[in-house]
Amino acid sequence: MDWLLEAAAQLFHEHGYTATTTNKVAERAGISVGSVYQYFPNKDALLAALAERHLNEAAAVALAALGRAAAAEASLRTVLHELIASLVELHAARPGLHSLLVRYSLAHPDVADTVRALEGEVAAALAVELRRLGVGGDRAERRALLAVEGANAHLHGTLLRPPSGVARESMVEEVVDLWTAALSRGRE
Amino acid sequence: MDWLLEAAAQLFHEHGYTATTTNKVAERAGISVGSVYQYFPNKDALLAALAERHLNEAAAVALAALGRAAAAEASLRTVLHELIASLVELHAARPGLHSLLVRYSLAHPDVADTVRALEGEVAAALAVELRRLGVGGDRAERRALLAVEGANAHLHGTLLRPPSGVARESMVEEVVDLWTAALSRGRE
DNA sequence: GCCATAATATGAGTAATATTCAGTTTCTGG
DNA sequence: CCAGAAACTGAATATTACTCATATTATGGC
Repeated sequence: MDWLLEAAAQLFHEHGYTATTTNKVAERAGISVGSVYQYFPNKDALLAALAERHLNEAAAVALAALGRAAAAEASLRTVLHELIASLVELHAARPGLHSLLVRYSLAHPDVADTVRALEGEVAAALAVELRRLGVGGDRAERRALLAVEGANAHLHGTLLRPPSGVARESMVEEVVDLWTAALSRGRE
Repeated sequence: MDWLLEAAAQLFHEHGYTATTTNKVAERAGISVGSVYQYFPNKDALLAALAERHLNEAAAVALAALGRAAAAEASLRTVLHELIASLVELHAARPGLHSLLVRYSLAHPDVADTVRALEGEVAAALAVELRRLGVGGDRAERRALLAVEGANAHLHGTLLRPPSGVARESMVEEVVDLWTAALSRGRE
């Protein structure tokens, strides 16, 4: 059903969610409306599936980045740079769509649960790195969770639409600096 | 038209946006559907107006908090605590509705512009405080903007729904600690 | 190959609901 | 008291998510 989700993604990206009719999705996918409803119970489910797909992809990218950094025994700054830069790269493709999906995540209870679960996973992996680097103390978990949540906002906000006159790359550096400082506390 | 927006807000909060019909809004407000459309061009505009109202309120609360902190020549930690605690208080009232509105903000271009403008205003006021405290160096503006963006995510995420077993008040402390550390860099 | 049965696809039709507008009531000030 | 403006009304219309009776295609046993 990936082709069907892809058709929906294109239209949501081009015209927004409400302006996209289920008939248009069917047409773009080259099937009939009836068939769309064979795969997904309703229009909302298309968005939910798309959101879940994106979230899983993002989590996988994040965990892979953390894995690489861990293997290289990288510094905190490098860990965070690897993490953030790889997510920026993933999102640069279709920023509007990704923002739509993230936004939707907050709305749909099921998807919200997925978000929490995946943010938790990534935060847990980040906490392991913090411990390895002797940072964060006994609250490494909470701090990692706040970092994942906050950096995610930066990702979908300032990093995808940098203030005019500022290069994205320089914003990435700024964000990495910020989180390095925020997490460096508690090096006892 | 505040009574009309209030009726819409109640129903959006109780049943969600799509499940709320324009006829129900009219009924709750004690007028006819036709009259609703005299005040707002379409259903979407109700949500947009509600979002703008909430955003303006939040920005006002934030600026007032910063004003108080400035008058008291408070420390960075106190400035941030004042700021975050006052926004948490504002949001604790109807968290579901506020999340709905924030979500919508990202979708509707006009509202998104308002978000950027207001975030910019609050960030500018925060940057003034950072300068007063000799913090942030020549990038005080950018750092303030990232702080506003990130703390906003914490506000609507972890702070409104703390991890199970963690009191909201203790999460507020954690978030304040985090941003204090993040912004303390560059005390040259 | 041929048939029976299952699986999948179709798209006009139905239901729900956002929006309109011709007619009505209420206000305003002269 | 009245003419005209302004605001209100809700049945009628338009849009669109969703259904389902019918048709097409796939499968496997002989």
